[in-house]
Amino acid sequence: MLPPAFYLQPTLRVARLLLGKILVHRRRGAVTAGRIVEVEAYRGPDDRAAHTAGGRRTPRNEVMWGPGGRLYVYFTYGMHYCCNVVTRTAGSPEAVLVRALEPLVGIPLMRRRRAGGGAHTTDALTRGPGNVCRAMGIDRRVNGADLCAGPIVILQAPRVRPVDIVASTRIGVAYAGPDALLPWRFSVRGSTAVSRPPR
DNA sequence: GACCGGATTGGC
DNA sequence: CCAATCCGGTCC
Repeated sequence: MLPPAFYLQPTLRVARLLLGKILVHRRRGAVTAGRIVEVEAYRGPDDRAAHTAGGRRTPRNEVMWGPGGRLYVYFTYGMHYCCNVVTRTAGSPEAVLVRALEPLVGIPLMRRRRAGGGAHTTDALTRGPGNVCRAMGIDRRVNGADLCAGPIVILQAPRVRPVDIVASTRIGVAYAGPDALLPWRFSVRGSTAVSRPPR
């Protein structure tokens, strides 16, 4: 399991290091897990794309203001959850959005949780941030959960070599003006689970 | 209390 | 391209 200090590092560094790591959710014996292959960094008050842009502090983003190592889950578009790994120390409201996994454990359970939207390939089960949360059973109940305690943890795994990390612009943040151009989306080169081809 | 729009998804 | 579908954030 990744140690608490891991999450206190600079957010862009944590984002890159999270690639290849294993996100695990254990709930009442039901285990799902996947290899992280796509993330985005959201870096505090100066990042106009972040929920904490301009120093905004609200009930929704309160977890981002706390210490690194917790899960920030929010509900959006009236139907989807997105999950983030909070980084840095309390008072620095930064986080890394998990956008895609390669399913590893509990694939039949993921498929059941995703049922209703037709058939999916294994990779498609956890492709895109809303789908990651759906397949992994992540919702508002685990907002603020300590990633060093469970029910959701992140396991150490061989790092992805820098040459195999692709940086590109973040998805769906056109409202952020110039900050929409920052290359703060990171994905594993060649992974077929990545949500959209890097630009 | 109103109004606007979203760190998305899937279907046409 | 666009509808789905609720909440959060903001301002009155």
